Amino acid sequence: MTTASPSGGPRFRFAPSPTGSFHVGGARTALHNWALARRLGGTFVLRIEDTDEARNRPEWTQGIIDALEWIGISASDDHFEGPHFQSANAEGHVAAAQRLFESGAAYYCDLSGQEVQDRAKELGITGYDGYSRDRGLEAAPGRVLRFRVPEGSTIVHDAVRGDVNFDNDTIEDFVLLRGNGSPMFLLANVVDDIDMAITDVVRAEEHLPNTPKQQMLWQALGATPPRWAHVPVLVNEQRKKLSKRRDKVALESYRDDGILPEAMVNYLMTLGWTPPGAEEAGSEIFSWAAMEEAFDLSDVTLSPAFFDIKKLVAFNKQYIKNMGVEAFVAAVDTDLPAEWDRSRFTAIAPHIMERLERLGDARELVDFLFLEEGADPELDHASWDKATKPEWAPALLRDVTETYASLADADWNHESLKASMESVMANYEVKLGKAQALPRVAVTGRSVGPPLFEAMEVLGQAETVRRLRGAVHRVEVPGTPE
RNA sequence: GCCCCCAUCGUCUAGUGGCCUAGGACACCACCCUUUCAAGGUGGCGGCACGGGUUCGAAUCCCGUUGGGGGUGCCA
Repeated sequence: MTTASPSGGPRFRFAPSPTGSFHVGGARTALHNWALARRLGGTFVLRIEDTDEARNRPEWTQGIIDALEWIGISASDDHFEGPHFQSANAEGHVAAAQRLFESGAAYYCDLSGQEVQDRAKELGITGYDGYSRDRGLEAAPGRVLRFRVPEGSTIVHDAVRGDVNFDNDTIEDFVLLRGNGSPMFLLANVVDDIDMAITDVVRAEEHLPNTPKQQMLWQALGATPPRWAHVPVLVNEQRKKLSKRRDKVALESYRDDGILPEAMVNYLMTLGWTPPGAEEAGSEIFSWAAMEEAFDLSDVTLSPAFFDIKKLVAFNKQYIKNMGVEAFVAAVDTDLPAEWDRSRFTAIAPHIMERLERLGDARELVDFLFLEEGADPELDHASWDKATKPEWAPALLRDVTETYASLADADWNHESLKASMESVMANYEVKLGKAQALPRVAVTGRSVGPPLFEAMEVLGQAETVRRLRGAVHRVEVPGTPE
């Protein structure tokens, strides 16, 4: 197994257990580890914690790698190492346990879970009381190996929270090997970290209570414990830890919703951390390069942060607006029907980019431009009723229609379309905002959408005029089916 | 129950004893701009959980209370 970074830099690790989806909280700690590994010239080790065989599937691993790739943690980057699999080191885990037993740091116990509970109840305590500590039991089926927690106290030096002191009296002699001989997570985790020469463990705060146990294990195994860092958990609106059951936590689901990875990364990184000097910037939008350079564990906030989708979407909107037409068209491509004319879409793209919260919203905003020959857009009746209401509206519509119909080919562009509209509306003494309302509904079917003249330019004269004439007919002949 | 962590606008945060009349961002509201909707501009609303100390001076330090969170498995 690998033991050091080629560069000799610090070794971080990200150790997810493979389950169906990739948790946004996991994404955040992965990002923290990644930023640090790269900035410090170290290594990001990916280790799949696949010990719990019952709930694992091989394809989950690929899911993790894909998700990491999506947020910019590339397996082909020099700072990336792995994936390693915890299951591959099962022998090492057991061997370590054996060493612990031989050195007296661990001992066997034949009490069942139920018996431990009964004893605790009888003694009026909680947990395991150390019943078998000095009974000198040997290994045997059904017996668990427990760690002999030493006297005293354990201080965890944490890079985000400072020193945390645990009184060893409050830590029971925890299980290392199950009755069937298989290693527990805590043991496997530590053994792997030691074997992989991990120097820095950066993970979510929920692991903090486990840390003194792990630190004792490192020491009992003759290794120097890593630097620890526990970042606060992400919570939902009820301030509870984000849970798979109740909350939308799958990174993939945000990707499918049309959240840009850059927006997700920016949001996740600035959740509980602000780059120094950010206030002067007046914005919370930062490039990965800037965040990677500035990220430091000592600047991470101490309290749990609410994962606010509204703010995520706000970030996303910013990123879509600024992404560049070409990249935008490429990004939405898979959301668009295959038969849509891409060059036509590219023409309207600049006008919709600053109106989108999510990539997926693009389609319905411009669908009226991609109907079959001679088909009318679906009409929003409320908008139609409202737009036809003013007395001058039908007449203005008729005039605009005929003006547009008589426009020369060369003049079919948004400037002259606007100018023509303006000269017509002057006769009715209405402003452009109102004048464009009915033509808009006539052409797009709705009252909101991309800028009208630009849209009509893209739609083309023949189709635009056809739709306008249809609308003229509809207002003039009451009862015409819409 | 026990252990551990935490506590600034609705949310994410800046703030490490005087620059704080507490700053920014998101959200919300108003106005301006405007080709609808957006975007953009300007302004507004809104917070140091509470009580004691320490100090000339406390959002910042200490203690307590309250509140929230995490953990407490032969899960990971």
